[in-house]
Amino acid sequence: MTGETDNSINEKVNSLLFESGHRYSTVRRRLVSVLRSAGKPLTNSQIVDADDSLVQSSVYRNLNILEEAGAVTRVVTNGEFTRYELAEHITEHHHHIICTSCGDVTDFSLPSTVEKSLHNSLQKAAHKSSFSVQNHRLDALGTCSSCV
Amino acid sequence: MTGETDNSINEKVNSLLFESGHRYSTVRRRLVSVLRSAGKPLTNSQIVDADDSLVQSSVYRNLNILEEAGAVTRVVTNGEFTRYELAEHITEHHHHIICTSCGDVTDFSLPSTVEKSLHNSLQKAAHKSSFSVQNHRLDALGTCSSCV
DNA sequence: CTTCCTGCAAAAGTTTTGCATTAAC
DNA sequence: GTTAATGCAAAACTTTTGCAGGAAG
Repeated sequence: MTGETDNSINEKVNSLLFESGHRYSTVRRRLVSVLRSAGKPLTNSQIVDADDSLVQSSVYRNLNILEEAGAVTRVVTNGEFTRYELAEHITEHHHHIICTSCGDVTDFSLPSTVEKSLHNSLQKAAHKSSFSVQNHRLDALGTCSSCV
Repeated sequence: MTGETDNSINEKVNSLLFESGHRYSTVRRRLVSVLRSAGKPLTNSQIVDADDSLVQSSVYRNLNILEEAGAVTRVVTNGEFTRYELAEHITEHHHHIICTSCGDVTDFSLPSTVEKSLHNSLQKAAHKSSFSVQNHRLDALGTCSSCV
């Protein structure tokens, strides 16, 4: 899915947690492993379903810690549930196709030329509103093949 | 804010509600009026604050009905609360700058050239994943001038 | 051992719903 | 008059938190 190996991901997450004063515990390793192999943003209950040893409240708690450490990113869709994925500096910059029917999410990337003109336009637009833009979020909304 | 008059907005909302078997009641008119004059997406409590005659549960209920009718759109940010705004075909296509600190949202637009190349790239990317894309959502994430 | 982490259960916060009353047509 | 909409209170659901026991270094 990405060029990153499990080892290099674990090393990065370990550093990030250490820098923020946390341990890379067994539960956190399992969490990262589930997100890594899913390759798309998951809800809390999808994570628990994917690994029965995980407990709902611990997943919520550790996703928050991993987010603060910069290892995972909160992804909001149109649905009721918040989803999480590995942070982009651990994987790579990408966008989401969101199914407005079932809420499922798939990753995709844009040509770098489009990314660049987008970035430039955003800087200009933000400047007008005296916002400082850190990054952007682009989602395609539609219907997935199972929901047609 | 847009070229639309209050009258033309009300006519459109009235049609949309009528087509979906609902009435354009007083509460719904007030709701539309609050969203119209805000010119940016509002949370349920921001709406209630803006018009004391409105009641929390009725606002939730009517926002859902207006959304089903296609008159308003649900806007998800990084914050806890769902926000709503008038649908784009009632106002105009635009994007959001979201303050990751306070959650506030401001509208902005992109040059149509950028919009077009974006649209084309999305179609291509979606095609690969056998998704049918209806529209897109582009948000700039950053810090607003009050939160610096 | 000392500190952090986990799991369970209970709480908090947002959104939805049931029902009797009121408004719209 | 008949049907739909409203307000209140209670419920449902997602997410957070307190605390006692367990794991990690």
